[in-house]
Amino acid sequence: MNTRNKNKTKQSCDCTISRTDIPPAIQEDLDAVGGIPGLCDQLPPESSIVTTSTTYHALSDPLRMKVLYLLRVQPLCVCVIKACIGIADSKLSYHLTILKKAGLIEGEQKGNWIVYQITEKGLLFAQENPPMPSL
Amino acid sequence: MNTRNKNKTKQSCDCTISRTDIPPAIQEDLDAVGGIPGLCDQLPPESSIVTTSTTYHALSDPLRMKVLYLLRVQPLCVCVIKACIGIADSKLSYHLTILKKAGLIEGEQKGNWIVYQITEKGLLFAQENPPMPSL
DNA sequence: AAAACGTTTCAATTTTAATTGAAATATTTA
DNA sequence: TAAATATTTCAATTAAAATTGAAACGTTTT
Repeated sequence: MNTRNKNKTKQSCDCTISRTDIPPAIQEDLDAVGGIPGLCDQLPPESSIVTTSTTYHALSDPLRMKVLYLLRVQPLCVCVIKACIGIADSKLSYHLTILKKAGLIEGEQKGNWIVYQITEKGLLFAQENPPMPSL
Repeated sequence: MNTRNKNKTKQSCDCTISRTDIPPAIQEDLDAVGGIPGLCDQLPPESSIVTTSTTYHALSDPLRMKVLYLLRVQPLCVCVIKACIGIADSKLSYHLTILKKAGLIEGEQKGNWIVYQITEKGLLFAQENPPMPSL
């Protein structure tokens, strides 16, 4: 059994590269860190990487960022968000769902309306000079 | 001439909504902030929103996050990154370009290789518990 | 219970992003 | 200068995300 990899929580890589193929300065640093396998061991677990990039994806659309900035001001029903941004209902709903799934906003039914508010996580990304979050 | 909108740096919205159409609690907050136009004035300028979401887009792919995490450890030539991640040259190059354009990494030719390193901006996003950046 | 309202869902389409493999470029070595 | 190596660029394809308009859903009002 491969003892080096037992109980690993980080992902490792099985790839190798011949020692003469890379610049000496980089090779030195690489040796210090345990070569390519040691370097790969420094990657966060795949699941965490996926979570992180999913959050960033939700933030990667200007429209969605606008919604987040609006909800930073106060909770809002969909119709007000729509009035500010000026897009079709179904389009807005689509983007709200993406923000919601990423945990950046949450919605609550209040009578005839659904009122959305920003979450704590969302707030971290809705700063104009954002002071960044743990995802 | 419209005096309200002269010299504006934030974007504003010209949409209105009839006063009775939204939940009272929200209406109150909305009044306090200057109604829908006042709310819209709180949006950052469009250009800043686009810059922000472009950065997030660069971060929205697991592959690109991996590259960023690797470069957090030390500067690397493309071949080592490739050895860790295990994808085709041209694919890696495509993703490196996106990270570079977003200002998260930079590359320098060193002899036969191109050595990439993470930028200060990139470093802010490559924390496992990221302490967030101003974009 | 029917009509009206705010919002979401769905299927179809359009747009954008990612992947692929071959060819091109630039640097070094022979 | 030719061959070899590392990386990028390009055109074509595939895959994913966004948009659209119509229909459905749940709540409130009449």
